[in-house]
Amino acid sequence: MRKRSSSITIRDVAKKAGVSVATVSRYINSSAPVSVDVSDRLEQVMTEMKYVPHAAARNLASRKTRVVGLLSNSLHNDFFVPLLNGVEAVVRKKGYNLIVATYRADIRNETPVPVGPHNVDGMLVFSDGLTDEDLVGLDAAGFPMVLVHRSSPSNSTIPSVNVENVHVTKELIEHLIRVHGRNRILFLRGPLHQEDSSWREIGYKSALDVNEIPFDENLVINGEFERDASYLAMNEFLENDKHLVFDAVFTGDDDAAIGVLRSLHEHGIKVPENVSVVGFDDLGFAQFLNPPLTTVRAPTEQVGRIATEKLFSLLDENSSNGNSSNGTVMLPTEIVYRRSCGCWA
Amino acid sequence: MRKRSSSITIRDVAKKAGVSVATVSRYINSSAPVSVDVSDRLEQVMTEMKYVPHAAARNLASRKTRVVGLLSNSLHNDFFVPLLNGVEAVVRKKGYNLIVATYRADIRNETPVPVGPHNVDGMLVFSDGLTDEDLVGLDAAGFPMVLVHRSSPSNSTIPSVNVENVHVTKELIEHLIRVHGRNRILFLRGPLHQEDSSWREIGYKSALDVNEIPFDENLVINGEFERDASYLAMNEFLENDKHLVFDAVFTGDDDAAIGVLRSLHEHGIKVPENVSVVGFDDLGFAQFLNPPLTTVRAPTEQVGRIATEKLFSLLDENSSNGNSSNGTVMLPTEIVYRRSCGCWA
DNA sequence: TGAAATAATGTAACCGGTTACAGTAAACGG
DNA sequence: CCGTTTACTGTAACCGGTTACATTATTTCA
Repeated sequence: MRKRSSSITIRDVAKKAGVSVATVSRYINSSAPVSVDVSDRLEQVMTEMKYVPHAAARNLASRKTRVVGLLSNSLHNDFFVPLLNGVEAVVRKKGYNLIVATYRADIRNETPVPVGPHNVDGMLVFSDGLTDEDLVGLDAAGFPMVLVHRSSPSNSTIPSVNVENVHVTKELIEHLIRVHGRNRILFLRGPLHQEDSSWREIGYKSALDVNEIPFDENLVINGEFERDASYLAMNEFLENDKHLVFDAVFTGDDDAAIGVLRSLHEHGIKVPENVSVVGFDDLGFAQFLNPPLTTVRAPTEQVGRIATEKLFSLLDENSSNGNSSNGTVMLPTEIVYRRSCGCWA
Repeated sequence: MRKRSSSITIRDVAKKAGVSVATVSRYINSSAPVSVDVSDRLEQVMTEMKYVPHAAARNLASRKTRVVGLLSNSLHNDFFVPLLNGVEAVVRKKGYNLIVATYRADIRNETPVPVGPHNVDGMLVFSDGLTDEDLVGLDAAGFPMVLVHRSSPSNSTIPSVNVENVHVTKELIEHLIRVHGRNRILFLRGPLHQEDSSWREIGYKSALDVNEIPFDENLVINGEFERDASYLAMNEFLENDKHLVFDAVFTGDDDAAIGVLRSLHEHGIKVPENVSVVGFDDLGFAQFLNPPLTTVRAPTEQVGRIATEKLFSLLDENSSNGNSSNGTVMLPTEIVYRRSCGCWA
């Protein structure tokens, strides 16, 4: 009992309206003028028959999918909500659809990349969702992409949208050092190839350096920018490295801060009395954590919006001719001082 | 300078491997046996030519998109992260793609529903992303759907996955009443047609009723299950309705709780000393809010997973024959007592 | 050993749109 | 008034896969 809904096609509409399929197509896409009476008739017939063009057929013929992809290595971070919102808003406004997919470039498994030229008209690549090699290949093939929180491989010039990490992190760490007298500052780095994490590490080291605090490799652990991983990492550190004194934690991002705060709390360590804790992103909940989290405000939704607009301008270029809109955008960030670092204590 | 990447087609592969296109197709889909030597040859040729089947062509011919949709009225809630994760994990495992789209059924604008039979093989409809009428129509047309946090319209039997709202809310409110002696409990309801909100309101009223506390319409305001909206609503309440005493707030969900806590804080109202605050969902940050939030633990990621699995079993049914997997799933919830209600004070 | 089943492959007709090309009629320009 | 645009429309060849049907070679089995 096959449920072939035997959907109505453009030819059905054409027949019923007494015109050719070409005319119907032209009317739908307003790709050429159609006389008013025919337009009216088509309008009526189409609603009457509840005609909806078949996307696949359209895609095949027009070589466009009207879909863009968002490829990320993970979706486990509240960070993703504002980003997704920024992206989705623009995509919707353009009448496109959005495919959200995950792919871990580091685990080069046998599974193919879920989104690409065969699938979407262009895509946003978040962080290390794809290897440099893949990126260069796709770019060379003329596939429109915009990188988010990641910069272009050196051998190509894929546009990207990032936030400022280094200076602000340096400033943040220096705040801990100079204002709160901290000098044993734990750093939870993010995923291995995550660029933000690298930049933040550079800012961290730079701050230590300027203040003549020796860098201690033992004070760097892996938090993965994740709540749970950070919780575990922090626990492990507290239990296995009891001899290592520390007086502050830069959690890498706000999501990780939650895990850190929890671990510290469970070990009876007071924040900020015993140790200062600072994060990054200023997610919505940051100001209501216990204690309110000192962090860096990053315009994440804006990042999503701008990146997506950039992608669409690439798509437009492709179909017309101009070639602007290249290059990198780096959005400013700023520190938000709250109680967790020791301020307002 | 058109950049026609003139991708290689199945015929190119067939020619190079010295077989027919049908054989190539059969090999790709393993839809029919292919001799080992041909298989090997194809394998080699395909990687050599970097052949990737064109999705649209495939979709058109096979009448399958290998894509499922997730339709929601909004993505502005941290609640969305675990849900999306649950959904995405299953979708990826199945080798499908996921289109995430928003659509507000209440604003029946001229824009068509972004996902549907023309687009995807099936979809998850979250909350009030679609009107009953639309749902019934699509269901009647045999389009596979699973509802999430919403129950089926009475005149059809679309499977759905929900969480238990009524009893747990009643229990939560009774806790405020009996344990903490609260009896003027503010309720922030969610979006107008949001079903969770309705159920929670029923639970709320039921608790009042059992404890012989008169229901006061003035103590119900609109929080929209959103951080910002709740913040504003709470502010407005505090400023315009000064004469209305209250000693507790049920914020509707955790995201709204953030806004409420902020507003109360800014007005110098102490939680839980002056008023108790309780939420719903137990999002990751809930236990680290200030104060830690008493809330209801809802298995949101599991909801996403189960709903998606249900959807796939519908898809499987459609192509084969069996018809099971109908009906509603209601997942259990439980209260997590923390400080914001007054416990552990 | 001959008939029937099975394995492996090829040919070509779809799937449902878009669009190049061609044609007709009306409007325009000098 | 006639050549040239302009407005509108139709025919049919694609787009790149899938698959029904046909064909041949090889087993299987009575």
